[in-house]
Amino acid sequence: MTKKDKILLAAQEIFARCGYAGTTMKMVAEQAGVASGLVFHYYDSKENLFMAAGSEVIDTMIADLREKTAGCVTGCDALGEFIKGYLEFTLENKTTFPTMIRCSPFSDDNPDLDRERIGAKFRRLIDMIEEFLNRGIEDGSIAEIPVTQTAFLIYASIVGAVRTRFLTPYDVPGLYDETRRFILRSVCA
Amino acid sequence: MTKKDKILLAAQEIFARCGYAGTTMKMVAEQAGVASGLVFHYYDSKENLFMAAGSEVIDTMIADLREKTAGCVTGCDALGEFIKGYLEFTLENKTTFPTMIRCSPFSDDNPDLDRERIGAKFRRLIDMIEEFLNRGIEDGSIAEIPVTQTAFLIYASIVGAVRTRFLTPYDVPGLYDETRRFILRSVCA
Amino acid sequence: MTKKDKILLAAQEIFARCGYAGTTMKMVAEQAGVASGLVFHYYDSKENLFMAAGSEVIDTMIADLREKTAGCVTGCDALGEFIKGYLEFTLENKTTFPTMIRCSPFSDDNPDLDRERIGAKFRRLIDMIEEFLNRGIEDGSIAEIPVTQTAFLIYASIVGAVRTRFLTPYDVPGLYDETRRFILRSVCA
Amino acid sequence: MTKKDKILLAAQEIFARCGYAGTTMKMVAEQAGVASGLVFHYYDSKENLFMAAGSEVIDTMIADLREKTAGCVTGCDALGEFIKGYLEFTLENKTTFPTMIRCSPFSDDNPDLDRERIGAKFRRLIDMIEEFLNRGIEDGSIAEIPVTQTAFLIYASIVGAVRTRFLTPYDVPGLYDETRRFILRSVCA
DNA sequence: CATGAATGAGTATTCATTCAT
DNA sequence: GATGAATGAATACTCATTCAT
Repeated sequence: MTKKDKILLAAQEIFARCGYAGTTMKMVAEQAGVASGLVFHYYDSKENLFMAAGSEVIDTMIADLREKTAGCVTGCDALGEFIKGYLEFTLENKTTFPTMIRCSPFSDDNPDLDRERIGAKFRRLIDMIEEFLNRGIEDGSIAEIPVTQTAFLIYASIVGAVRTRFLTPYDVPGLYDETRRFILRSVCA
Repeated sequence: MTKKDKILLAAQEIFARCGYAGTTMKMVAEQAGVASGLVFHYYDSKENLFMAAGSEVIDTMIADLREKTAGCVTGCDALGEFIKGYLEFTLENKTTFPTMIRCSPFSDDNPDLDRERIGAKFRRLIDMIEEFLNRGIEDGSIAEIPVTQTAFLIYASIVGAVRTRFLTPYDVPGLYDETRRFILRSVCA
Repeated sequence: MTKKDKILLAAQEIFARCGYAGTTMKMVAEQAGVASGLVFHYYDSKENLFMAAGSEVIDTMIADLREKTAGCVTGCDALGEFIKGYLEFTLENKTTFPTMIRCSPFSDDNPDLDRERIGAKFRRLIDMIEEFLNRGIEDGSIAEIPVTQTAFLIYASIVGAVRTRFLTPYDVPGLYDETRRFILRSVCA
Repeated sequence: MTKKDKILLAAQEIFARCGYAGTTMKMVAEQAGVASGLVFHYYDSKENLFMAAGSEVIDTMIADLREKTAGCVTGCDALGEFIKGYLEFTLENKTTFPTMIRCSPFSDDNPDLDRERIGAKFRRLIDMIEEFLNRGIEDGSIAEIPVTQTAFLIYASIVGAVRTRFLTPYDVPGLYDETRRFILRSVCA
């Protein structure tokens, strides 16, 4: 693992734990075991490091979800796998995933951040959902519903569930399993 | 309007627009038209001011929702009114409502903030949903579903929809209307 | 003497001794005996403090020179008094005067500084020389020479002599006295 | 052109444009098209590079002026050629000459720099003027004036004119031509 | 109650310099 | 000779908080 990679990983963990404002470049450097100057050498600025850290997580997730939903036959199946895969991913990346929450367009962390760029990446996740909905309407596994709004609402539900789990003090056992059922009940034929 | 009230309103607007970290006490003082010392005189610290600003919004909302759902007969009706009322409230308080987003337990703004206190208040909103679900299961307007998890998921969906609307660069016309349908489809008998 | 004034005086002394880049805001604060934050409270930024420090010196000098040249009859007399007064002023303000050198448009200290604003103030000194030259040409005490260029050259000579004295390691006794003679010999009828 | 020479030339251009403090070793390396380490390999430190860059300019200038004044008969002629040659040199080396301004003993750029060494070189320029004055007094082309002080004042005038031209926002057409006349009028018999 | 002067710890960022390859 | 990764001290600037008036 190069020092550059160590810095990115450290950033993902610290941003995940402390948020954008709560993270200092010194914390990242220390966690990565490098001099603070090296962080700037590779990533120029705090904002840029944040974006790089978030982008890497989301790229990994998108690749993961493409793979997991590749073999599904019906649109409803694919949607179910998508939801399952998304939630699984958050659990498999407990320490770094919250960085993706924080740099997502749904975040309230830093209103000044440039969300256009990262917003485009997130849009690809919602496009996947739309695609599954369309396929499901054609193959009869999904009811006739407005596709775009529903895609956003499905993603909104997932986001809400993930936030409940990761950020909230509430302990709700079985929340993730129920999330899939909650959504599918609403859209499947 | 007393100076104390002016400060609270200013805080709600600035926190809403700039986030916790992005807000300075000087900004609040200027917006309220008072000296910065007075902000501390009344609210002791930034964190405390933030909590006071958020609490006031949520108290107002809870009172509003109690009233709006008071006359509903079935559990499903009450739930529908709750969702509608919640979303309406966000639109009627565009400039101050984001402060509630930011100080909610679902926020990723500042992980160090003490959300226990305000978390309890938010719990009352979820309890309302649980209450409607139970009532609906009894009166037959709601399907047999796990009440607690579903209450959290309904709230998660609402939170997700509100975030899409308030924080996201995406423009999704009809999202709010569809939110109610999306949820009711999933839980009503 | 208010703390604000103490900061300005400290700035004039430190900028004079250490130059723009060699001066730190901490040095100024310490010399003034105040907390570093107060320097920013009153003067916003290093560049702004530098301009304020320089402006105060030049304003004082201009007022001083107006007074000293007020009673002169011929243009040649006034010019001689101007040169004498200018050079005297540098000696009477040994510790602060170099700040004016450094923030003058003739300075090579900081190429990024906004010289337009301060350039306008220095122009008033050159305008005074032009005025004396014109008066002298009329009253016959000054030869027929191109006024603008000569005014700039007279000021250039003064600047060069002052730099020799204040910045250079060379020790040239009698340089200041000879400066007046050198210039007057060139322009007086 | 060796890489060592490329670095020196790059340094002369960047120091000329950005000043000592405003220049970074990275800027020099980039302009020269070499790795930053190589700059240190050849020139050890920033201060040393600055001195080397300045020395090279002044050596070139001195050689140039010796040649240009070689054939002059009277002291006054030689002085006139010196002034003309000096000013011409600044125009023929517009992009690199300001480095000489900045590392001259007349500079206000960085008071901490060791200007003793380079001060000695500049002294040779003033010695040339003295030599011409002495010759002129002997051959009757120059008036009886104190030689040392006048030599310094002539150089001061030239420095002042050059600064006006290179650093100042003022546009004074014909300034350089008038400079020679201004000086010669003062000293020639 | 109200002001705003004053404090000082904290932060992102820069940059000369070193050194292993 | 030549590279550029790596270091860490230094600096301008911010801001919550205190307190005399």
